[in-house]
Amino acid sequence: MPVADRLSPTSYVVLGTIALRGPSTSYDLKRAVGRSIGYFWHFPHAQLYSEPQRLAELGLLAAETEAQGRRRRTFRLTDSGRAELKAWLAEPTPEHFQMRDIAELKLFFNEVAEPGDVERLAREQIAAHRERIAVYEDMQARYADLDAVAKRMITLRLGLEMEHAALRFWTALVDEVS
Amino acid sequence: MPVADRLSPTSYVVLGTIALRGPSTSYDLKRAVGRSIGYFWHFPHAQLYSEPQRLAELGLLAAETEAQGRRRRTFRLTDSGRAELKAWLAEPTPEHFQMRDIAELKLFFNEVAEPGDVERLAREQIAAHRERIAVYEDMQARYADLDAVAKRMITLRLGLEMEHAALRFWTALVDEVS
DNA sequence: TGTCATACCGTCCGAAACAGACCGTATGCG
DNA sequence: CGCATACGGTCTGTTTCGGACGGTATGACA
Repeated sequence: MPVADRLSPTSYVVLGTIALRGPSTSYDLKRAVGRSIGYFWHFPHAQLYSEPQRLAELGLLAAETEAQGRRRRTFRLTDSGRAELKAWLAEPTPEHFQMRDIAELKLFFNEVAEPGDVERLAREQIAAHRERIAVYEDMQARYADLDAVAKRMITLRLGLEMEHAALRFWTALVDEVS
Repeated sequence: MPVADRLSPTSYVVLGTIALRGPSTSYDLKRAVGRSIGYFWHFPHAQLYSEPQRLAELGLLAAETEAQGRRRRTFRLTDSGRAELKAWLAEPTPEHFQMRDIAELKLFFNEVAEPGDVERLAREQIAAHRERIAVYEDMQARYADLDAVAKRMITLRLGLEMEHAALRFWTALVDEVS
């Protein structure tokens, strides 16, 4: 079985992050992911401890145990790790967009569950809309912070785009209904 | 432990769908979900067989076994099931927007991994962009179908919105880079 | 100087979710 | 009749998920 078959998106997040930031401990990864990809894609941190191990066994990472103090391992990319990452980046992406948004789920059931009750529906929409705005403003606040640090983080920009799109959508829907 | 603590988003998908469509078998759910929420939120169908069971044990659904033919169970909402659903719909939504998009992950690592290599980056972007368009057109095609059947499915419209937003984003990025 | 609080760093575990192989049963059709 | 295809459902092994838990530095403050 080729190595690539044993790799998940999480694996590539680890490989990619180490490629970006150089040799890292699991804790480094945890923080790095939390400040970048974590904004739109949640990883339980436990995975960032187990996954590098797995990747090391597959020969894609090399572990160096630091002698001093706490036992912690620094992982760096091996050549085959880098090759694997490059191959993945080069190949076309068959998977397709997925998102999970609880607020939307609620809206969906609200909308169709009681189609006659327009009054109530409108109120629900508006509430959802308000929430969206809050989320979005919260995100913008975080942006201001981050902008100072890393100007062109496309990940975050896309996230913001998506929030905007969702916001516009809810707004239009509220107008339509009210 | 309150019942609500034992419920996941999947649970509410089941409850909500049954609320919408009336008493349903697991297979009904499978089809209904496939044609609505499934477009942007993937559920392995096996869950739509096990989850109603669990909900029945929690007293939120009632199961009726049909005597004739294949053994299949029809589930309907109990009063407490409906109450639970309503409570969930009414409460504010703390969770926050999440999405998983492999293409974006790739872009992210490409962008930052080799910041000097603009030429190559541009090519990668454009390829990603092309792919986006394909995905989006595919989605539009499906829409045309669906529109005839269910005109105002906000779920699908939002999905389309999101695809548009992503598309615009990649396009802008390509322009910026080239 | 002790002790307390608060990061920091990491492990572990039970419960879900996940992917998808697999398996019967109808139904149509050449 | 023989075959293909859709229908309806089960089962299993693996990952992921959340989050509780437990140590260890560090600094603040009495």
